[in-house]
Amino acid sequence: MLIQIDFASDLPIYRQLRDQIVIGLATGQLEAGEELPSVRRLAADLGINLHTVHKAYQQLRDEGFLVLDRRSGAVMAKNIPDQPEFQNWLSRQLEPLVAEAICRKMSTNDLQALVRTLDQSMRQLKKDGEMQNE
Amino acid sequence: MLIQIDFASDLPIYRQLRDQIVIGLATGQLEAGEELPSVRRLAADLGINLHTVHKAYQQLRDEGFLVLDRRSGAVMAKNIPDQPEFQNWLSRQLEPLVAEAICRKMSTNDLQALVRTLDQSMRQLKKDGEMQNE
DNA sequence: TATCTGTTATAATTGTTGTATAACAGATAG
DNA sequence: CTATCTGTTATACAACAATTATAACAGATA
Repeated sequence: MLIQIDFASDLPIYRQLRDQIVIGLATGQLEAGEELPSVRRLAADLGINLHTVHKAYQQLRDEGFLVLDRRSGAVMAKNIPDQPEFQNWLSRQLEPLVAEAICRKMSTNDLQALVRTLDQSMRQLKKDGEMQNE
Repeated sequence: MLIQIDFASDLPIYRQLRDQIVIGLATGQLEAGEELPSVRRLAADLGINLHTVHKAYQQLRDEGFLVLDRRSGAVMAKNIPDQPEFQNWLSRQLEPLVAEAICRKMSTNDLQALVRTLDQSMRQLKKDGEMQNE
């Protein structure tokens, strides 16, 4: 899976890494149980420090997406644990974005369509990937 | 309008301020053309530094939400300028959130419902506020 | 004149981010 | 056994962002 770091972004590197891995999982570019490169390997490939990769891996582990094992390395979780607060957390994240959309006179339909398009395109990519594995 | 700062949040103070003002505008707690407290006044009320308020006001001005005038102070913009890149920007903001929702097995319907609820409740609040002014 | 407005400058502090170097414990391949 | 790989921890340092503090300025206003 291709990972691209934007060193001019306002988002920290470890956050870009974390986000892209989550997106990779949602789109089927990464599968449950799949091995990730070691912190040193990925750091070398991306030209960054191993601690930066480690920080991203730690966050993904704390979020339940990644299992870290001293022997086998980093493996995408097979069962992502339920986080009962997730919908509330997501709601808080979305609130300022939806508010800004309203302020900028975006219609309810356009907003819904935008979310639907994102959601559907990711789910379709995942589906396609699973098709290929059969 | 009530503003609450969480000093333990991972979000910077000026960002919380900015977000709450945008939410206030979307929900009708703030109206176009309404005056905001001066940087010193608001800073004193919230127990923070005037520069922190100034930074939030500056960002809101850069985003087109606020008009700053040396004499009249800070006034919510009457006409928020179009930002042609807004939908693309919003899409990039939403991408990792939608991805995480998919990873956490949230259904398309639940995600749509969550966004719709946020959108509708804000629009309803704004409508109610406008009703009262007639 | 005194007081209010946003704005600018400067400095100090604190926390975050990223890098560098080094080491450790455990697993594994030769 | 040795060499090499894994995540993990520790320490130090540099760069930057966020926040505070103090002070001053220009312009408007009561």
